Amino acid sequence: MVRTRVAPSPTGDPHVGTGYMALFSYCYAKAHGGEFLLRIEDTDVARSTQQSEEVILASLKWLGLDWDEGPDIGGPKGPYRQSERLPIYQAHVQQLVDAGHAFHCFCTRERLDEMRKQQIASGETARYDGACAGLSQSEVDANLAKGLPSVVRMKVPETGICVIQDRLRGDIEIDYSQIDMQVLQKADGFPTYHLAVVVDDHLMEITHIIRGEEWINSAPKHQLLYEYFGWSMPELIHMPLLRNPDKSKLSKRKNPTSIRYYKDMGFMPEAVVNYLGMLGWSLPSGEEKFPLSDMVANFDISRISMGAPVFDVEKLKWLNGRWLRETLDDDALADRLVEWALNRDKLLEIIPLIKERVEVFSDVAPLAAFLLEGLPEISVESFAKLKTPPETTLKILQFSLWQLEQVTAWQSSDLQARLKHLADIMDVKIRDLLGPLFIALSGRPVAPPLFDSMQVLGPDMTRARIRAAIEVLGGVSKKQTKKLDAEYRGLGHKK
RNA sequence: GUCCCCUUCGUCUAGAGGCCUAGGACUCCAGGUUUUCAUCCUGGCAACAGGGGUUCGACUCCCCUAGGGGACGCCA
Repeated sequence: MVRTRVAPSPTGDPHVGTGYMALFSYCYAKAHGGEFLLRIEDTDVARSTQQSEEVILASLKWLGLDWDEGPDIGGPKGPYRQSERLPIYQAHVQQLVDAGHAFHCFCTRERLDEMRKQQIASGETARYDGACAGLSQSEVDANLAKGLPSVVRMKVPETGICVIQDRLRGDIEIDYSQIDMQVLQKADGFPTYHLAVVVDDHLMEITHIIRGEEWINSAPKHQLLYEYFGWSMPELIHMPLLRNPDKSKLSKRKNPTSIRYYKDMGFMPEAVVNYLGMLGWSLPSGEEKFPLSDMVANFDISRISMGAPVFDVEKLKWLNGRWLRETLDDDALADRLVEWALNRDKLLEIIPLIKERVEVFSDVAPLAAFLLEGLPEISVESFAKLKTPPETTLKILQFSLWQLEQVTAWQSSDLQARLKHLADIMDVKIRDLLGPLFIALSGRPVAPPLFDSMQVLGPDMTRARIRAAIEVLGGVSKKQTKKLDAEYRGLGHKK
């Protein structure tokens, strides 16, 4: 029985890259009559949120990638949320320590930072130097008794070559000297990804791991753990990474990466999933428009091309246009539009914002238009009337964006508090701070109250519009970003 | 810096040694249909990174170089 999984970390927006890996995992399983499961990798306590998990699940469902087992529906191999499996990991870590495959490490972060700096400076691969690997049992016991904070690291052979087999790339050889003595259990008792993924994939009987190319370098660690435990290794399939138009790894700075953004923009899920399938894979017939069911029916892993594809929104738009025109009759399109935004619930969100400004019904459309738009058409001139000088305008937009990226609840009142705080620490009037945002978000000189509008627009659309505005104003270079970032951090400390 | 992966039009891709005068799609340009726009139709621009091999024959196989990307966290 083929079993695949997608294992997102609930630490942010539902990323299209997650959808991409989920799609290929789904297709592989279904094409072999197997099962596809969803596991939540929330071992990073500080960054994982319930909110994020919910949005990720909803987004994958929106794409039509249904799982057979998962945290929401359960299954025979649960729980499917790693934070609920702690005793399992701790027992396995103990097993490795007892067998001498892992050891306690008491090194401080300062020492580790210093060590890595020196290694990189002298041209070596940065990795743990093994200081604590040689500690005697009595020393370890003494340290533990004293309550010194510690982690558990895996042992790695000092010499030799590790060969990992990738279904798409064949054998990949990595020298053991390149592999770090990875931390398996953090000081807080939680496992790291590397330990949890191996234990869970085995216990959940995953047969094929489909994941991004970024994981190739840590595959030897995983393979080693499988060997230590005496388990057989699932087949590895490393997919190419999605990229920005400038060829770097797809990132929200340069491209909308949240699945929710595409939903809010009014893309059809069929088109989005079709487009993801078209990146790196093709139907033998060459037909570019295909439903998920056709992809499953024709799925052949050897048809995956390994060059990392650029995520091209233009082509996605074209594809969506085809889906809309060719598969929706007028009746179905009407249903879709209602489902998307033209519904009573949405109207009830919008009406409070515009009611006082409306005299006749026909005033509604122009007033509310910006709440249903994609990216408003703005130019440098749009910002010309502001009191703030251009440089400050740009700074306000960038700082606001950073501030808004921290917001998880996305309520009007929270947004207001955030931006008020920003205005305070920047020492500018709130109305001057809001000016640039007003234009970025509405594209108009007048519009309903900003915070309420932001709430209606939602986090993805709000951030996308601010990013677009920053681009319109010439963008922020890497160098500028660094400078602004320093200034931004400085602000926080003054107050 | 060290290691790993990748490399066909600007972009997504077809191509499993002769079928390649390298095909399709997006974008762009030109023309047609359309009261406008869009759709639709027709046509056009545009690529095998470079150099060595192997072979009767390389886009396809091997090596080197270059370029791009990724990894090097008590993040995943």
